[in-house]
Order: sequence, then structure tokens, then C-alpha cells
Amino acid sequence: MTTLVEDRRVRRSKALIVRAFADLAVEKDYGRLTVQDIIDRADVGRSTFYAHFRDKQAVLLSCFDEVETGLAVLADSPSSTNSAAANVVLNHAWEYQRVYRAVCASSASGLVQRHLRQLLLPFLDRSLPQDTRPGERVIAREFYVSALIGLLTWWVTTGFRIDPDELAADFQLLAARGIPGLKA
Amino acid sequence: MTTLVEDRRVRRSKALIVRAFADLAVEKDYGRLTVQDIIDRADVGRSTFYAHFRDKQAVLLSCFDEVETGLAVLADSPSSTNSAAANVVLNHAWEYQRVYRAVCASSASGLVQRHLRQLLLPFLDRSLPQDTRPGERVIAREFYVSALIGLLTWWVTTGFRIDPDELAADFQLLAARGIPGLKA
DNA sequence: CCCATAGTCGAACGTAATGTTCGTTAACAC
DNA sequence: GTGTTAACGAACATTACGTTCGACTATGGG
Repeated sequence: MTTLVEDRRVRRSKALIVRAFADLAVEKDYGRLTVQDIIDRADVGRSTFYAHFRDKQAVLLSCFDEVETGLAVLADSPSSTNSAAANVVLNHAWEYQRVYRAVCASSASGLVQRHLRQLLLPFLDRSLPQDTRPGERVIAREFYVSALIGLLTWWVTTGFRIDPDELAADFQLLAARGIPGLKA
Repeated sequence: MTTLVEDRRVRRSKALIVRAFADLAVEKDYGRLTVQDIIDRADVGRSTFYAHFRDKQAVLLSCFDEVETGLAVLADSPSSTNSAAANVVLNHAWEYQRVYRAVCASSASGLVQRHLRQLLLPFLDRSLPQDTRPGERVIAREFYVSALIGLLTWWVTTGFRIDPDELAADFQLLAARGIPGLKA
């Protein structure tokens, strides 16, 4: 009969690998991060790595599993039923900084994202009011540019199925007036 | 005397490489996309590739250069001085679909982004009103989730320097009421 | 038109990472 | 204790990397 939980050694190996990956992901470029780096840092055998993960991407994905299950638990907990979605997510990130750092810093997302951000910020700044408080302004900027990048990416990858001016108008309206019907 | 513009052959080689990359970037995972793939598709010699680009990342970055210069031109043109930032950007993407596809689809941004999106959407859906028109709702969803991911990423990579509840409140306010002072 | 320049080609090469295999050793569950 | 199972580590073929070189050829200046 197989046991219900994983062998202790398996848990140990996986944990060592994921931890090593999480550290390395913030330290160096994801693209140049090799399996070799991971097993060196984790100090596990080469074959051990491949016994549990196909490649480094699989390790990254397993980080999402952690996040996902953790979030699900948090969401079902009674303390959060009244909280807004953002509250739950941000508090979860706060608690599991290590994983979130790995996921967000891993330039799997970073490179393109950063460049688009750099590219679009000066444009958006022309529209943003100058007289807000510094702290608020930074957050509004990030909010603004992220929403545009996201909408742009969605539009591009779904095949440009809307007229650009129409989409721009929708975006501007959402940005200026907020999402209709959303409770603050 | 060296000529002012690049040798025609250089332009040709670079164009072949960039075009091949752009095609491949939408076809297959960026992480598994090799220099070999690119030079096979572009049908240029191995040494030619390395004469112009350090690695595949350099090719990706050169896509941004195209975007950047194109945007700058568009922004300075008299026709767009009155347009909102989003208008300029989206119309530019509309015109250069090939490059934008490569940049956005390249899972350099995709993998992490897609997963976070999948993860967060169900949370946000609980807050979104059900009675809006389908088309509007899709856009609002993308707007909403992208803004949250962006703000989350910014918060994580800048070292969690704000209280999560405070950030969540700011986010919720921006999402519900819009960015203060932004003209629609 | 000719010539010097400069880019491409293709082969070759050392290096590094990949992904797999297998026999040995040690830890695990029961 | 005993049978099972994972980790180890060395070895291996394979693939991609990044560079070098000599032969060839398109290019653009004169």
C-alpha cells in the first residue's frame, strides 16, 4: 500500500529545489538561470531534480500551486468573506513574500513588462494631474499604466477584434470614472 | 568614409532575423525558443546572427526599439496632440500588429502574467457587477485584473513598503471611482 | 567600370547545459 | 527487521551556445 502523503525525502528534495529556485529567481535573470544553478544551490543530485520537475519552468509553476492553494484557503476563511478581493490577495502576498518575490521578480514576466511600462509611462504622465500627493501619485501611476498594458496585451493576443479608438475610449472612461457598479 | 546608413545586407539580415523571431515568438514558448530556431527560420548563417545580436533577448529588445521610435514619431505628430495617451498607443499597436504580437505573445511576459491572471480573476469576479453588457464587462474585467497584478508586482518588487490593507484600500478606491483629476 | 571594403556563409570547434540511465547506498514506512 | 523507494553520482549522447576562420560576394565610392 502506498502512503497517503509523500515520502519525507521527496518533500525534502522538492522543498530544497523550490527554495533554491525562489532565491535564484530574485538574484539573477530568469532567462539565464539554469537547472544546473538550481541543483547546485539546492545541493541535490541531477537525477533527483528530473525525478520531480521537467525543467525550471515546472519549478516556477509549482510556485503558483503554492500560491493558489494558499489563496483558496484564505478566501474560504471566515475572516475574509467580507473583505474585498484585493484585500485577500495583498494580505496573502504579504504573508508569503518569498514566493511572491520569486514569481514577480522572475523576469519571465519582468522583461517585457518593464519595457512596456517604461515606454508608456511618459505618455500617461501627460494625462495625469500634477497636484496629487506624491504617495498617491505613484500608486495611481502604477495602477494606470498596468491597466493599459493589461488591456493592450489582452487586445493584441485576442486578435485586435475591437476598434482601437473605441477601446481607448472605454479605457479612458474606466480610468477616469472607475468601474461602474463596483463598490468602494 | 563610412556610409551614413547601414549596408543593405545588414538591413536585410537584421530584418530577416527580427521577422523570423516575431513569427516564432507567437508560435512557440519564448523559453524554449532557441537561437538555432531563429537562424533556421531566417535562413541566415550562424555567425551572421551573432554579428548583430548577442542572443535572442537582444532580438526581443530590438522589437521595442521599433515600437519606441514609432511611438515617438506618432506622439509628436500634430494629429495626436489632442488625443489621449491610450489613443496614441492603441492606434500604434493597431498599425504594427506584427511587432506587438511578438512582444505581447512572447511568453517572456506571458507565463507569469497568465497564471496570475487566472489566479486572480475568480476573486475579482465576486466584486464585479453582473448586470453590465457582455462586451463592457470583459473589458472591465481585464482592466481590473491588470491593474491589480501591476500594482501587486510593483509592491512586491519595491519591497512591500506599504501596509497591505492600505494598498488594497487605495486600489479599491481607484478601481471604483477612477483616478482623481483624470479627464475623461 | 573597377576596386577596396565589409558582410555573409559554412564549417569547425570548445564549452556548457540538457535530459537520461544505472548501479550503489541510505532512508523510509510498516 | 525487512522490503521498498528515493537520492546519489558518475557517465553518456545530445543539443545549443558562442566564437573563429578562410573563401566568397554584394555593396557603394570613386
